[in-house]
Amino acid sequence: MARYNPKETEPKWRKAWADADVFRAGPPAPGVPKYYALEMFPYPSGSLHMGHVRNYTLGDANARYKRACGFNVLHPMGWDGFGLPAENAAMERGVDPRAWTYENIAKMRTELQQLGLSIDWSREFATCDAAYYGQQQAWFLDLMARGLVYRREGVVNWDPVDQTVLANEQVVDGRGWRSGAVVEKRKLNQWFLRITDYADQLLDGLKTLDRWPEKVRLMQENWIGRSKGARFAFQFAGDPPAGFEAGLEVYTTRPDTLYGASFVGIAPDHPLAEQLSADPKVAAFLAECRKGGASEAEIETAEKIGFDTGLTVAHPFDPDWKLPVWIANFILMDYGTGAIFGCPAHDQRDLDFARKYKLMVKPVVLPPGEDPASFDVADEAYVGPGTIFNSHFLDGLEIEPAKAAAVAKLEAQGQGQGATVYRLRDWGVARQRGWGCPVPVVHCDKCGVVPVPRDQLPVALPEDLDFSKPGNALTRHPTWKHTTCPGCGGAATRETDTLDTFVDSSWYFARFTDPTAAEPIDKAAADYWMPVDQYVGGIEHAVLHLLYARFVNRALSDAGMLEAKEPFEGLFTQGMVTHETYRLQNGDWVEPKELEILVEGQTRRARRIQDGLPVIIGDIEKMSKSKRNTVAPGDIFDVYGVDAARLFVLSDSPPERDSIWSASGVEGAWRFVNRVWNEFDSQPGGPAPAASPDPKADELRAFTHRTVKAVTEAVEGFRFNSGIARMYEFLNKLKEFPADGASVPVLAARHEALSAFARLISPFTPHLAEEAWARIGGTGMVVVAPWPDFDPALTQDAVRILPVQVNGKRRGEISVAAGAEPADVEKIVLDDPDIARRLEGLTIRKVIVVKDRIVNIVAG
RNA sequence: GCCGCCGUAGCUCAGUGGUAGAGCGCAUCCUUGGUAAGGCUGAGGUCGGCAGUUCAAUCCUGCCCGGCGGCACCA
Repeated sequence: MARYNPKETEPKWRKAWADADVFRAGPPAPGVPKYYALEMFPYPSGSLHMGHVRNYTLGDANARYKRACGFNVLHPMGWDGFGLPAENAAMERGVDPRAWTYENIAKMRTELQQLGLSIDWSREFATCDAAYYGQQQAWFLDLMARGLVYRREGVVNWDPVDQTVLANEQVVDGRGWRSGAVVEKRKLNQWFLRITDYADQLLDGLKTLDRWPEKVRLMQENWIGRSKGARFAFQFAGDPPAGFEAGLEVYTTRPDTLYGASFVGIAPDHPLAEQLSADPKVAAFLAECRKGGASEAEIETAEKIGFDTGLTVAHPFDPDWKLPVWIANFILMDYGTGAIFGCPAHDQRDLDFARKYKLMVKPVVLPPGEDPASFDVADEAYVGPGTIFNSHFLDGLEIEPAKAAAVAKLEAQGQGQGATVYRLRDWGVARQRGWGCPVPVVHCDKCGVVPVPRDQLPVALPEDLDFSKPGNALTRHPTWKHTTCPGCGGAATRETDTLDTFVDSSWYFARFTDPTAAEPIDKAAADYWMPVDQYVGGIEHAVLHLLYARFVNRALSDAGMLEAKEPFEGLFTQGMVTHETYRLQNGDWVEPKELEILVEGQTRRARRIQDGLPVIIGDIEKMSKSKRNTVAPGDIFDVYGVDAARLFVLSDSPPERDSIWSASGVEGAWRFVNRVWNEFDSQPGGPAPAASPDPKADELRAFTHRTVKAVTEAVEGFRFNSGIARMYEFLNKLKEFPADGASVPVLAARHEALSAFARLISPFTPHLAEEAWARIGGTGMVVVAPWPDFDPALTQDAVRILPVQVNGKRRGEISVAAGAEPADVEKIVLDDPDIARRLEGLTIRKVIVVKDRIVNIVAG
């Protein structure tokens, strides 16, 4: 018996697949359903990590399964080629970002191909290919013509380390998502995509995404943050400040609490506050507000401070009632109107503020069961349900009707109207970087901002950019930006900002449907393949990439480029790959491959191989270079083969959860690979023996069909670990029916079992599956073999063993024919001597028989 | 604070209103021309806690405890 040798078989089968071109997506064919399987394409960092292995193996298992089920599968791969790491490498090592990126792509392509993925490589592209980003520029200009692109000065998030602007979605806890630097606020001329125009669609569209994780939908819902309320203006008592003749406009979600108002507040960067800053005291207060730090994290934790401007406004429902106008640091300029009315009794922030500055606190919502004469608010605002009181015409109404009544009155008075406000902001897409897709416009003194005509696209990056210094290499290139105006023919300057790389990844899935189309998207191809049936990637993109892509897809769809509104019909977010961490006593991190684990009974110790120093075994954390707890996929492939690695990443945990990489785990997978091979290897060659009835063979057949059913259901539900657990059980069962000395019927049943088994393991361990399939004389390659069927009748045993309970406790068992009628079963049970003994001295009250499952006798 | 997920063998996880399972680890034994291995057998579980529904709850319901994640001056 020869041991299974993946080093020989794996390259052999990969070559066979490539030679037969089996993964090329087919043209539309009548009666053949399409299936678009996609994993989030990688950034070409230079080497594959275990996260990639998990991501692409998950997607591949699904794609291979769907192909076996008869779908015309599109499963492409490409590269998210632009981005800062290339510039950083350029700065640190003096290499060219383009060369660095394409070399990385070449290296990673080899590694991905080694993984045995069922990819249609003929469709590969990188977003940094001019052919790709030129098409991106084309649709960008289309969206500009449709009013979805604009430029304005605005306060932006500035990453001082990466020297670029970040979108709101890219600021995490006040820090840049890549650099980790504390983000500053800066005023800059910025390009925006009008994602807020699509806020309602993006929100409502979530309801149709029933194959997305609930969690991601919830996160997007929270991020978009739609709130309904009212926008209205307070009239100034006395002379209004210049520019505020129409009053001071505020936004509220609680117009029902207007009679509880005790002040009006504006943000420190509100235009009115800026106007008042001529007063040194106001200026000093505004300076105080900014002092707390520019980072969002600091703003959020700052203490509430305020300044009474001395201005007063009239209450909209009572002109004689004057409210003071305060500047307060907790009010955000970029939400609503940057001004609010404060109702301390029913808003915690307003209450904190009112207590500090001794402002009135008047409850206007009475909780159920409370006495209006005695109800008061201490340090906790009341935000629950109740009845409005102390509120004149609103008295006695519940909250929702009161909101409607208050809005109606504001509208009748011409002071305001109901309004919907979003937390979502427009998407700032310009980056001050040289290694990105240029914004395809020129600036002309005479004509202003002029789009580059379509026939002059792509606006390509120059070959000779200087990346030796920080900042934007495009602005300091000697000649690139100088051009002529397409409008007047005069001298003009190119825009040197480039697009956020999230723009690049917001439509690549549509480009894959025809990567060489003369237009950004070939509509016929996109309408055949889109939407993506199953998208697989990390949860970290829940509100970044996945929201941008939904927006861009909708915008392109509205521009007539494709029909599908939502790009990803099914989404699966896989967990991270984690590993134990190891440190020396001096705190230095140690890599897993540098140490050996010593097992003594139930305890584990570790020591460094090179010098025997004791190593402390630490927590299990996400694999990262900084903690040195990574395992290089290539090292694993070399020792155990690709299939064992694929099997382990799929078997260990439910795919959506974090999985723990461990040496013993992959060894277990490797042993499974060998045990599988041994079963195939021990089966006699030649044609399948003729099947004939035999109890032993029937038992195996039943188990085979049950396993096919269970694995099919597991794969359908993306519960690969569960499916693999069933295959482990199946293999254990198969060993009860050794080929050596087996009867002909059992050999036939074994052949059926192995034939099904080769196809069941094919999505997970595709190389082993081919070798096994060939060993038992399967037709063609298993990669194109149909998924095995199961016979429902065979998945059930003819004889059932039913546990017999007495008062809910198991007291014995009986054998009956499957499907035996309850009345008959009851008779058999009561005639059973063992059971009868258990019932001695008891009166039978009731006998419950659940068909084919259990018998329970209630007695006392 | 709000929302969500999770808690089953030493570890990582399946599972089901009705007999508690797998891999790894552990123990015993066998094999020693599959050998930096293979195999047999076994131990190990108040299914996080309490209560409720039920003939029967690890599973359903409620409350509590513990862990993880997301959001959070968004008016």
